[in-house]
Amino acid sequence: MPWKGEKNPYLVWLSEIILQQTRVEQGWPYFERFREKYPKVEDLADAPEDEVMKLWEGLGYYSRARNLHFTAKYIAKEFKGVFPKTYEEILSLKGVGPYTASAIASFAYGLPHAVVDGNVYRVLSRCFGIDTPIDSTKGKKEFNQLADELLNRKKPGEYNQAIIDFGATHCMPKNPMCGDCELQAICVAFKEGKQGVLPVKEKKIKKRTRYFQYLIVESPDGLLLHKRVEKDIWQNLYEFPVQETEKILETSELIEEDLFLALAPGGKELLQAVSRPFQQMLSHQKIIAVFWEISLSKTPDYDKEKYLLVERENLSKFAFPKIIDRYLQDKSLYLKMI
DNA sequence: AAGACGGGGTT
DNA sequence: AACCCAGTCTT
Repeated sequence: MPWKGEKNPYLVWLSEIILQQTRVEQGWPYFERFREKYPKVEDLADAPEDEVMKLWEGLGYYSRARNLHFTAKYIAKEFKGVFPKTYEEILSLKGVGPYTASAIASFAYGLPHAVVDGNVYRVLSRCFGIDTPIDSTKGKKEFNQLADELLNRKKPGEYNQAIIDFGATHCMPKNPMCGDCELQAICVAFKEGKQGVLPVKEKKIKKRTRYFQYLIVESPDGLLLHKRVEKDIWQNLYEFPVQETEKILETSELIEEDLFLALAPGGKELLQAVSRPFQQMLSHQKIIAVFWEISLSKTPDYDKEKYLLVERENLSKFAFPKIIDRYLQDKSLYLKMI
């Protein structure tokens, strides 16, 4: 990894936040861009939030970016830019949980705290043949205690790095490399052929489907955007004016919707084109979005609290959810005249 | 204790 | 389509 052996707590923190629930290959370029743009925690603290969100655009789990920015400001102000040095203080930072606190404490300061992430759960459950569900309170306790017992207290950072690397490159979820494994002789899962069932997870998530009707309201002055501030997905990202519906709509149904009535009082003749349905899977939701293009000769009377008027060439300055980014990327290919 | 929160790669 | 990823926060 590019940051292996990194001792700068700010950079360790930054990389660990980026890598939460994120593969190294996906997070790496983001880490490089953040490190380049914000070399020190004060640089991040001084940045406008929209800029941070834009840099995070496409990485997902956007609360990480909001908490990252919040914590940078907190460290800059309350700690004069000096990263806290005790496990308890690190753990108290917003966006930093047990895993990240242990990672920072051990990598940056050599403190004896064992990391327990997805890799560690996998390695330990297989090696010791533990079938306690890793997403249960009992399982978390059990694995944390075991990890703590196993930790090399002389070199906690190296130990933590090693077990994570081993899980990521050798003891993988599917088709682990058991034939070429140092732990074959002691691995319970190998002995009993349980690699495929360990680790055990008990909860499975169910997805709900949501339908978003996006209105691309364009006038000579620009087009309307909305910042998602409500407690929902994509908080603090931007989007077009949206109406959520129970299903995919026909044109005749769209023009009856409140949002359309409010922003396109001229009626359906203003409708220029409609996109194909775009689809995106989130961790708990399936999103289906349709984009309706509305062309106005004059900007409508819109709610200034809710929407902002943006010129077309400034669109790229805003951070959008992936599904909107995809629409913007190939919109010319999919728009259909009405 | 359970649910919510993104996006992408692998199988 | 299901699973998983260098997890955390809210309810």
